[in-house]
Amino acid sequence: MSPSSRLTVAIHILTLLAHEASGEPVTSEYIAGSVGTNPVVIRRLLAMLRKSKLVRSQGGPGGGWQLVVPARGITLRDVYRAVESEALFPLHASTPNPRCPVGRTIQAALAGRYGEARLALERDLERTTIADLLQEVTRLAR
Amino acid sequence: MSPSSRLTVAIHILTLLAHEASGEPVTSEYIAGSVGTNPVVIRRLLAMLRKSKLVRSQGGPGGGWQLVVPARGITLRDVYRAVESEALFPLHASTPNPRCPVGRTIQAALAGRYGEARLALERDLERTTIADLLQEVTRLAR
DNA sequence: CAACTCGTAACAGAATAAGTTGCGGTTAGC
DNA sequence: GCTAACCGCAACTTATTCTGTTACGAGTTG
Repeated sequence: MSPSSRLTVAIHILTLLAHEASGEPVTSEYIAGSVGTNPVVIRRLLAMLRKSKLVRSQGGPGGGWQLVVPARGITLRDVYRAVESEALFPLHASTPNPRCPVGRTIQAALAGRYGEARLALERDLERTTIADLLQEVTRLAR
Repeated sequence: MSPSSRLTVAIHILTLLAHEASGEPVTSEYIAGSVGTNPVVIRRLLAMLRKSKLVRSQGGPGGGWQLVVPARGITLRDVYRAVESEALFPLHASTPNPRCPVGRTIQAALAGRYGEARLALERDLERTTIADLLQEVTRLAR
């Protein structure tokens, strides 16, 4: 799996928004300063999070980003679904041989197993909320 | 996660070896014919599976590959560990800002959660063996 | 010794991710 | 209305990874 760090950065963003939840919107440039990257990278991820109705944006001076859902109501599974659309385990790059009994059927057999594995992963991610992480982060930063 | 199809192909290989378990070694070229790829790709994966003591190879005419462990004793977790060494969810590409309370601690907070998520995934993969898949494949191919 | 098979390095091409620049659109406040 | 501060988004570059391919040496069988 050549996963990406999208999930990590998205969680970072949401935790930061929960941390700075003073009512004031937070700019993508400020978030980028905490993450250590370019504001456009942050805005790309925020756009995905907005599509899942987790955050909202506002333009103009004093604008920026805010949580729509309270941190206690956002699980890591929500974030995972918002930013990782691809399959957990991709099937073959090239089609297996349809004249081989194994090649002809292995993908169908694997699809079900992979689906269960993804569910198991998501069930675990569901156990943690952004509020949990914020609490852990403030404990560690003390 | 930019995962790869390594797990899928490795499972395919092992299922095929279990299917052709007539005592005769199976060549990487034959396996490649079932998977639909190049023999070198197959040998690369087989080398990883051998490192985990799941298969053995033999050179020369009549040579090829065989299972070392019976199909009932190989779980998808074993295969996963053999071929997917990287982290399930990578951390930040660039280091977060150490002067930010969130940036300074988020990676430590996430490491534990990611570890649990990986365990949950592996526990699920452990439920299925190559023998299970072979049975499913022969049922589908009927 | 001849055919066969693995072992592995080296390279090419494609896909993906991360980072960057640029610019248009919108908003707040003077 | 003008200006400054933001977002929105397309386009491009660069780095990395994955897949596929060629090539060739080493070992084995008969």
